[in-house]
Amino acid sequence: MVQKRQKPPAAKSDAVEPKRRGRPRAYQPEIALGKALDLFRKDGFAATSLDDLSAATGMNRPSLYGAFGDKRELYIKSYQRYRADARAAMIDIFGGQLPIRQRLERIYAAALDIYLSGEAGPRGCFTVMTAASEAVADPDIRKLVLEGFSELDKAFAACFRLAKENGELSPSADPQVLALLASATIHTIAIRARAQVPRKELEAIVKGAIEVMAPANV
Amino acid sequence: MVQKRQKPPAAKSDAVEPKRRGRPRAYQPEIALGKALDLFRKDGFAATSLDDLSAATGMNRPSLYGAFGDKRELYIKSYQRYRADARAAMIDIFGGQLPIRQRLERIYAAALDIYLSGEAGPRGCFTVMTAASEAVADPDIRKLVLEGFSELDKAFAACFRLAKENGELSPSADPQVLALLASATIHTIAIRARAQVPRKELEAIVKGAIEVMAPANV
DNA sequence: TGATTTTTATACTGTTTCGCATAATATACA
DNA sequence: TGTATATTATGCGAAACAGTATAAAAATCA
Repeated sequence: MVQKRQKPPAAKSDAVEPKRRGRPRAYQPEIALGKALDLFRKDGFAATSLDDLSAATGMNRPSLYGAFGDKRELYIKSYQRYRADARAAMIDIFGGQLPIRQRLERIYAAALDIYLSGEAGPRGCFTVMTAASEAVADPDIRKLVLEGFSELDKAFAACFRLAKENGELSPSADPQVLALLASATIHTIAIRARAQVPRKELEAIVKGAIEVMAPANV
Repeated sequence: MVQKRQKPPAAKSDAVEPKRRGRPRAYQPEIALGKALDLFRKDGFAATSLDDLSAATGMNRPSLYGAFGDKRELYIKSYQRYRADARAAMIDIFGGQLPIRQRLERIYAAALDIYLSGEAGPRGCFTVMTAASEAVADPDIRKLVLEGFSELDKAFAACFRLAKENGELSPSADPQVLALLASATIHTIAIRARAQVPRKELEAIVKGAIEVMAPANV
């Protein structure tokens, strides 16, 4: 069988642009999605209009629809992007081999970086914000949020299990229970951050929580 | 000086209707405010329209404005009503003399009752929801929310201080730190409740947290 | 009974909202 | 060079929105 046209072997490299057919896009989807995420994090779903999103992304509305679907789909994609970003920022710390106390310190420091960033006030944790708002009435979004909670709970549990095996925790310590307390600490600093509690205070909360979860004197 | 008209001595009793002058109100302010609070707790500020509020309260829009001011003022009054209700539900337990573990159990049970109520899905903690949304951009609302956090932190701290004095806690226990962990536990169950985590799971979180904060064996 | 007062009921205004229809534009392909 | 394709740009349209103006209704007071 004769090949009419040779399809150039798709290079695995990300940088390769596959030469699309019509008028080229005036936007970069990843960047635009990041801008949409910023807006949703700042104002929430209901208070963010498509005009706001259009202005922030530099895409006009038809382009937004073409690229991401309607407002709800864009919200969901923004949330998934947030999760991917947060995971990327955390995975090295969770997967590393630091002593439990240092590891917790690093985790909470990274979390505070995420929650306190934002030019127009601290943006908090998008999972928590979404749980409080859209997750109530929207089953698909709720499922994602529950996944988010579970992912964090499990990551903390793995940390505490490992620490217990290493003799860093009391033999009576329950990794599962400690993991839920660690998540609770995440949630409380996320919420307080959103209400503009200063970083110093949040760090004090973290410090106290670590002292209870993983006391210094074995 | 001659009194033109004698003003009847205002009876102290609440039940006394002071015989108002014009057309009588067709609504009861306290009941209407409760309905507004229900709506705001369900959908949040931005997603609740004045039409919704008008339908829920049975008041038409001009009456709503006359009684409570604009939407923002109504939200603030609803939030203050929520705080008053929550305080009323908790004050006896916080002020009582139960052993610390039983006291914590009662507090969290009462909190779960508040967070899980609601016909159209669990309504969560209005302080947490408001912190996540309106508190960011509105200084007045933010102040109220910070008050709410502080009030709970202090109430927990008083509990743990008393328990320590009674020898119910380890001498090394820090009531302040434990109070913040107790608040964190409140926050995590409030958020998870909103995402429809079942009561059993939330109760398990509470149980584990109590075990860490106030261990059974002194 | 008639005037005053207070609330309710209706409807209006101007703005904002979401989603889409249509036309212009810029590229690849033949 | 002309055609097909994919995107952008403009703007329409119906609905929802917050807030208010105006008139009707229901009470007290004289």
